[in-house]
Amino acid sequence: MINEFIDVSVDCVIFGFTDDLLQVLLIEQKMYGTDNKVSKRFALPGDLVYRSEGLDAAAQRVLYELTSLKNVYMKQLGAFGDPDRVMGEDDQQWLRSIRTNPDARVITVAYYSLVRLEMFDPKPSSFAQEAVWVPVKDVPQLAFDHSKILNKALSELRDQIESHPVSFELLPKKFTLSQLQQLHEIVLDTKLDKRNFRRKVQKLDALVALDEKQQGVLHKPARLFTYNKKYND
Amino acid sequence: MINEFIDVSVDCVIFGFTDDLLQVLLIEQKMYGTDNKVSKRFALPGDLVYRSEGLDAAAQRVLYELTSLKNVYMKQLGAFGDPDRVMGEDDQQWLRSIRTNPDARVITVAYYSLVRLEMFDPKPSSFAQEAVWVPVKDVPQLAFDHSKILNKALSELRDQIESHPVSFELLPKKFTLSQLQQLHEIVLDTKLDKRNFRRKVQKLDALVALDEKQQGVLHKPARLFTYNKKYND
DNA sequence: ACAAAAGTGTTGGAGATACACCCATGA
DNA sequence: TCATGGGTGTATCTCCAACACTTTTGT
Repeated sequence: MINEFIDVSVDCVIFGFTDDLLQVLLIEQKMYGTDNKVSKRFALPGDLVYRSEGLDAAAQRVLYELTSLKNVYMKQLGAFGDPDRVMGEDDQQWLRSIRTNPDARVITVAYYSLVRLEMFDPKPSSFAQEAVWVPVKDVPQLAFDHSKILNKALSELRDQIESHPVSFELLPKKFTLSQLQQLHEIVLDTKLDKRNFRRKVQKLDALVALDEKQQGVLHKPARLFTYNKKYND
Repeated sequence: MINEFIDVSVDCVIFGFTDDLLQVLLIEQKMYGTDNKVSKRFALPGDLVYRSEGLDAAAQRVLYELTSLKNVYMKQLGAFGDPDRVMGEDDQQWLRSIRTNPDARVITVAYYSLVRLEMFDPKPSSFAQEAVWVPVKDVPQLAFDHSKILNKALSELRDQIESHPVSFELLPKKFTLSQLQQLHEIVLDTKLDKRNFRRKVQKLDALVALDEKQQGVLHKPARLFTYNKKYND
């Protein structure tokens, strides 16, 4: 059956960072071939958009179903709509196993975000899918055109964090400047000078120094900062 | 009839510049109300995406049908998908007059571009629509969410021209630095210092000085420049 | 010779970079 | 008292902004 319509999906590139590593949340797709072999591959989390659902809302839903996280700031990356972006043999096989219209043209709207890893464990979704964190440097070839989407997301993330140094749900409400610097170093994959970094971010209105210090650390406790939500564009 | 599917359209924000004015290509929609009154409003040129057509290709097609221009560099602006973005009363009335599924949810992928006006006259399309150039400063409220799209396109265009000063199909193959400066001034709606501007752009690899001068002008002829296509990202 | 736009340098300020030592705390 | 990260200032350089006159051509 040829479907006259075009399906619309969202795909989410969720970057997570720990103290020393930038990771991305991927779905492991297990396919059971006719020869009884199980093949695996990774894809970005995503789903079709419901008919009465906004695109941003759909992205939020996908993330929530996977991780129980709500209200994570996500930025739209753009639409990906090559007619044959889901027409690889593996792609078709996978879609036949989960979609009512596996041969539909599908365009996807991609979103990206950055979250602290310690905030949560991703929990397996209700599908035969497992959500796993994979270090960005170790990501293999992905399903569909998802490698392309991931690459674009990574470069947008870097642009974003350089031009708007305080964005995303990226730190605890209260954080130290060293933590913020570490985040930048992990995302940009570079080392930054401590004094220059501090001078730069402390000029930003988005950063607010608190009259409060770190506790329970085995060294001089650092001053805590927070940020004005209104500057998170 | 409730349509299960989501329609996908493209909308194009085509900026055109003359020597002293930035304009945008709009479609005049004429609606014949039940009371025999004709109401008019403007919208961005756009159309539904064909099932086997890429998004970029659809945008090119829309532009071509309207203006006979081909191979114009267009940049994707993003997807706009509020569930009710076409649900205004006027919007519905219009859609009923041209669509087979007027009540379908429709998301649109927006593109923008910048062209020289003297390259062409837009020709009226085959629909009951007229394409007109409207100075950006005089654009009225548009149909659907098109005002929002236009605003975003304008700010992206400005970002783009500032960070990548030589982009788009924006000048003759050969041009003078004064022409390039004029373009920047019109787009950014500002005056620029001649010496600073020239110093800045001449540092760019994208610009190539030719051993050739303007002809037929009634003053000192200016040196001509061209640009490396490969820097047009 | 005149009109009209082309072309060209210098200075001052702001922001980025490079770099090394003392401080406050908990164990 | 020691180990650990926290916190700070200065010199240099590069980049950007402001500013006015001479040159070349066509008429």
